[in-house]
Amino acid sequence: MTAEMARTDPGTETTAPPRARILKAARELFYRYGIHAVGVDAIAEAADTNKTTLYRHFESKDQLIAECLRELGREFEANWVEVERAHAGKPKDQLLAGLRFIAEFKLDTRRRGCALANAAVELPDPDHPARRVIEEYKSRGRDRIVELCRQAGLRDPELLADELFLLGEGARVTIQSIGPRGPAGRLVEMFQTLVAAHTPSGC
Amino acid sequence: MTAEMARTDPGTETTAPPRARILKAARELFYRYGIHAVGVDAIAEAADTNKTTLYRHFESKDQLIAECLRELGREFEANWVEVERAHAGKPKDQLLAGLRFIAEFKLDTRRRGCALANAAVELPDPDHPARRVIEEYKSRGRDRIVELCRQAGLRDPELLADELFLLGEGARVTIQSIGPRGPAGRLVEMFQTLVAAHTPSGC
DNA sequence: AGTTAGTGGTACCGACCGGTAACTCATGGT
DNA sequence: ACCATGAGTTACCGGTCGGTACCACTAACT
Repeated sequence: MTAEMARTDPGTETTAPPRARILKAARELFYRYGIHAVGVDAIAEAADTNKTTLYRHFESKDQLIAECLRELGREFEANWVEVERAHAGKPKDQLLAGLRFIAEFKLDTRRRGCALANAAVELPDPDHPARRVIEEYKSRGRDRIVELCRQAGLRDPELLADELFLLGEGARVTIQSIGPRGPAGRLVEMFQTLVAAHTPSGC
Repeated sequence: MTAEMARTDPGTETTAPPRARILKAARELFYRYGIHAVGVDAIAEAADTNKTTLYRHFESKDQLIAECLRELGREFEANWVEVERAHAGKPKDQLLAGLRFIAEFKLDTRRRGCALANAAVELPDPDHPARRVIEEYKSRGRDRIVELCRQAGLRDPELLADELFLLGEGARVTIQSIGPRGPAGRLVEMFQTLVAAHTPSGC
């Protein structure tokens, strides 16, 4: 019953379980080539398994897509709370560090922008299971910035947060058409000047 | 030889020529459902014609995609120069009117953001014929804003232009995940405050 | 030993994909 | 009357799509 939980010690993990391999492969391929451009056969092959096993863990490709985005959202949130914890008690530092984290993590790794936003483009159907995931995490990300701006005592916290949020989103999408040396390269600079412009005269 | 040019008088145009109908249908379907999600059969049917005629005018689906984006870019530029002409000689008014035009034209019509940016997401292959079109028009759009900021005598024209550009792009993509009542709703407001912040004390 | 669960392999399904061939029909210019 | 042009119709091609059926295998627990 609980015997499987004893398998959590690292070092024994020669190969990841198929479900994890499939998710990893799917995320990678979806991100690089686009969701519609990647077939389930390619995912299964990249995960060193086959379609049968894939469909034993995910009831459809659409559900697999949704699960990929859910996992991505969880990871992103985990990173974010870690950044917040590193600057506990100082909301402004939390905000700036979080923004820098966004600028680096999302822009530097690859040139394809935010996977959640990309998925939103490829999945216009409002009934698609992945859409709930996308909207949830994007809304949560925006709310978090609003709250941080408010806690930091900045003027016009909502407007500022929206500006910061839109700048980040714009950078992610601009990278794909103009490239990382375009406007997006100055993202951190923009963040800082914008926050400074909303900082009360006290400090 | 030049007889075909005499057919330009309006009123006789009962039905648009097939090529125009195909382009219109393709643009509509690509925008609504995504490029990969729309087949050539659907395009031909929506254009009240058939695949054979489609392939007489476009050598492949990829070329049709590229031509759609080219047409869209031309229309956008035409609208832009019209805005510029309406405020000739006053660069700052040109800039503000252009920004308002972007905010309205691109955000209000439908909820799917910028078609060029969406296409960039769906076509990661750098060799795709449509990528040249996308990068060209996006770069040109950004350069135009930079030039206008400079002509308007605003401080830090390049940085300001990049911020404005990113805000616009961010709004286009955010609409798809959070909706038009989210951050994007305040786009015009953001534009104005940002321009004001870069306006020299003279005015 | 026996059983059970989970994994892998192969073949297959119907549907649809982008793209083509062959043919008909309505023009319209000469 | 002629023929060239372009549009429409039907049928088809090979390939790939998401998804499934069936069977062989291995490991773990009893």
